[in-house]
Amino acid sequence: MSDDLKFKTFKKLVRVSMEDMCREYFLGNRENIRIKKEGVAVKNLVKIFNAALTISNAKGFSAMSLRELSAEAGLSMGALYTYFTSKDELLDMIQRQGWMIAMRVLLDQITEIEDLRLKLKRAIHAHLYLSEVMQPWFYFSYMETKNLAKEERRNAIEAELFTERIFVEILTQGQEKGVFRAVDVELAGAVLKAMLQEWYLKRWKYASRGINVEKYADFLIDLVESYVLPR
Amino acid sequence: MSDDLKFKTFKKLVRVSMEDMCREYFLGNRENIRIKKEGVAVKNLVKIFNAALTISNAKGFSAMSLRELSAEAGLSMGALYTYFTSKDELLDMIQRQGWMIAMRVLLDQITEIEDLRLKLKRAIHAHLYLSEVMQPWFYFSYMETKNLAKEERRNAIEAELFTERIFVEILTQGQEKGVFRAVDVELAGAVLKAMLQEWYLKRWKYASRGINVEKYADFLIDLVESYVLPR
DNA sequence: GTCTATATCTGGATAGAC
DNA sequence: GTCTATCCAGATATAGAC
Repeated sequence: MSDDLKFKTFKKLVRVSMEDMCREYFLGNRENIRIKKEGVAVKNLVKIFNAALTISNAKGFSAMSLRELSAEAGLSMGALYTYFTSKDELLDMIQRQGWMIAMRVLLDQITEIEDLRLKLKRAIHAHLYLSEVMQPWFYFSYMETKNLAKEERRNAIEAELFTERIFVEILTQGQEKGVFRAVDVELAGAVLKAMLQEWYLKRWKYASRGINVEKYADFLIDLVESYVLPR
Repeated sequence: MSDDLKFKTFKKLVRVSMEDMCREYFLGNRENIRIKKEGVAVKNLVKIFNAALTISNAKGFSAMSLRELSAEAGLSMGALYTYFTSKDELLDMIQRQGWMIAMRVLLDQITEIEDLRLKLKRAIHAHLYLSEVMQPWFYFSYMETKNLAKEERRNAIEAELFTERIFVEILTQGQEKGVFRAVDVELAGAVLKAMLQEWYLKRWKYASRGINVEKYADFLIDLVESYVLPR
């Protein structure tokens, strides 16, 4: 179908490279970072985030020592601590920055679409493509939620429910307009979310089977539509 | 449908209480445990496993200190070390014991069923009910895989693929007999697995919405059948 | 801004009394 | 079989030189 969002198009459309994300983080958190030169700060933030995501996603954040992080990032312990004041703060930084950008892109992709069948498809595509581009961030967010402090943890749970609600609302509106048939939208939204998460949680599985993100998207849309479209 | 396996029936059928599991562990690992009296050993293993699962599932295994574990279990550090020789061994113990029992029960529930539509339903029911009864074990296994040593890690990945294959085989055989229509069985098995895992990974969500395991099972079976049954 | 060196503490593990 | 006391490796965090 020509209306479908292609992965290539999506990648050109959104700018979510590690450098973009770190620059945005720096500009939004200048007051908390002791380093004042943008060029230096962004360059090092890229190293730090990359290293932290790599190590954490391999063995877990709390099993990652700051010595390890410092070695992987190519910065001394002292230098690390000019970018954050504690290991826990680093955890929050990664979570918050990832979440912020993901939400902005996702909402941006689906607003102003009127046709609800199209909107559902677009939301699925956008979610999958985004989690493909930002896989380490999504994986990290999912796995390290339990290590957050109480306050931040509540935010993370809110985040999970927020994206789920996007899908539930599309389904509900579609039902009202007769585009979709009557199904339990809460459950449908919940398991759809689970299948979207599957993509970034088990990437190794699909990589080894040669299934790329577009193929997964096609399958998912086929499955969901075969359930929600009127018979 | 009268053929459907009910949760109540299932619970009576299988014996997977914490005590059962600990006794089985003790009997199978006598040589590695310094405590020789069955009664004492089982009583303490129950305390240890319960405490370890509770703390780990709240904050992660590597964030759990053995002092914390000793406090929660009501045993001294010294006593703990008569049941395992290192923290990593404790991790393996929990993983292996959980996996062993789960596999036995799951396979037991589906062998000797000929009708493939029924077999698919039974496998979904059995998986969900089992993960309901053994929720802490399933959650732990999922979340702590990355903390395992290389060898044990390979086993865990094998485990994930093994259960997935059960579903893929049912779907394949069903296709050959014309019970199911032609769909991508690998992908279908993979996302079905994801939706089964959803149940024990996000229990808090469904608990707060008043959705019990039978309702979730009904929904899932409806969704899957509407996709795989011939139109 | 970045590094090295170090203070301070916590965690896993064990020895030996009971 | 269980506990207390302790060892020591390795962790976070910081001070101060450059």
